Amino acid sequence: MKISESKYRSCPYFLANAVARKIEKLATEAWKGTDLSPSHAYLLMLVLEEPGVQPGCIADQLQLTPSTITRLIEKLEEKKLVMRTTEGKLTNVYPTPKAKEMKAVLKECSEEFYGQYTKMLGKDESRQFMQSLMKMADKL
Amino acid sequence: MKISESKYRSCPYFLANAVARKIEKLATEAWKGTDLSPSHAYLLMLVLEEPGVQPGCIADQLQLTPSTITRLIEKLEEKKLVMRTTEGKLTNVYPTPKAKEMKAVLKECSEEFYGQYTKMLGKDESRQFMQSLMKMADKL
DNA sequence: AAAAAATATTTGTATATACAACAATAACTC
DNA sequence: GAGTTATTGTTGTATATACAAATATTTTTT
Repeated sequence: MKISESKYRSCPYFLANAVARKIEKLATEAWKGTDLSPSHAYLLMLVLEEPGVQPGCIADQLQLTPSTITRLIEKLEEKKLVMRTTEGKLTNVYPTPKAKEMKAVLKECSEEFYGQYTKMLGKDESRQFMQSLMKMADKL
Repeated sequence: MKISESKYRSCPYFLANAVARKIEKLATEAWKGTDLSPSHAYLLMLVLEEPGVQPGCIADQLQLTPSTITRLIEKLEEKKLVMRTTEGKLTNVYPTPKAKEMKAVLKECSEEFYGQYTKMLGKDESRQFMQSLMKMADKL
């Protein structure tokens, strides 16, 4: 059933969730080859771009709570993709050599994802949707 | 941090999730008085409007998977708000008297939610965002 | 300098959701 | 009509995420 045929079509609650889940699926597909979920992949990309970045900063940038970041980092540590060092109350997160080797693949996945997203929505609309989402994220 | 200041501002993955989570919060707040999560509340409203509706149909309308619907119904059954009857492979879900008494309150919460949503985004933009979300949900 | 407040991170616990496998029934085909 | 396929719903299990409380450290206040 297309969502537009549902009685709940005009409910922002289900719409927002449905859209998020569909994008999640698209992203999961794109990053499949890396054996990382999109969240883990983005966190890793962030750490690769800013080695030593702190969990709190990651939380801000990815719009997730600190506790979620801790959990994501734990999993990446298990996979030997990041390392934590703690001094005082601050923690720094660094990519391992293994992670650095993945840089190119991660970028490809990222492009695959954007490509799919743009393809499905159309060039103009995909940009417009992004704008809408950005405005919503800021205003809510 | 506003999401627009993040390096990942232009990533539909995080934007869509961030928007969904913010709307989730808004909705949770609106339905607080009922002791139901927004998903449970919507399911209950649907059952009140279409007594005897089948789980598969609920799944379609709320854009959730059948297994999730089963879990939501289980919880509503525990709270004595719905009842299931099974004949053959089909199941019907009915509201209990207790649920019927809640009808008015549920409607109030629903209006509270839309009100807040519209207030935060502005009248015109909130409608426009809905349109965007609907288009996205259908195209993705 | 001691006490209080603020900050950064982690841990314990709970929730919503999904997927895959299963079970039960109905429909179809030959 | 017996065997196969499709439909409907549930269960077992896994995941991402959040909140609240705990911990550890730094900063501020008095």
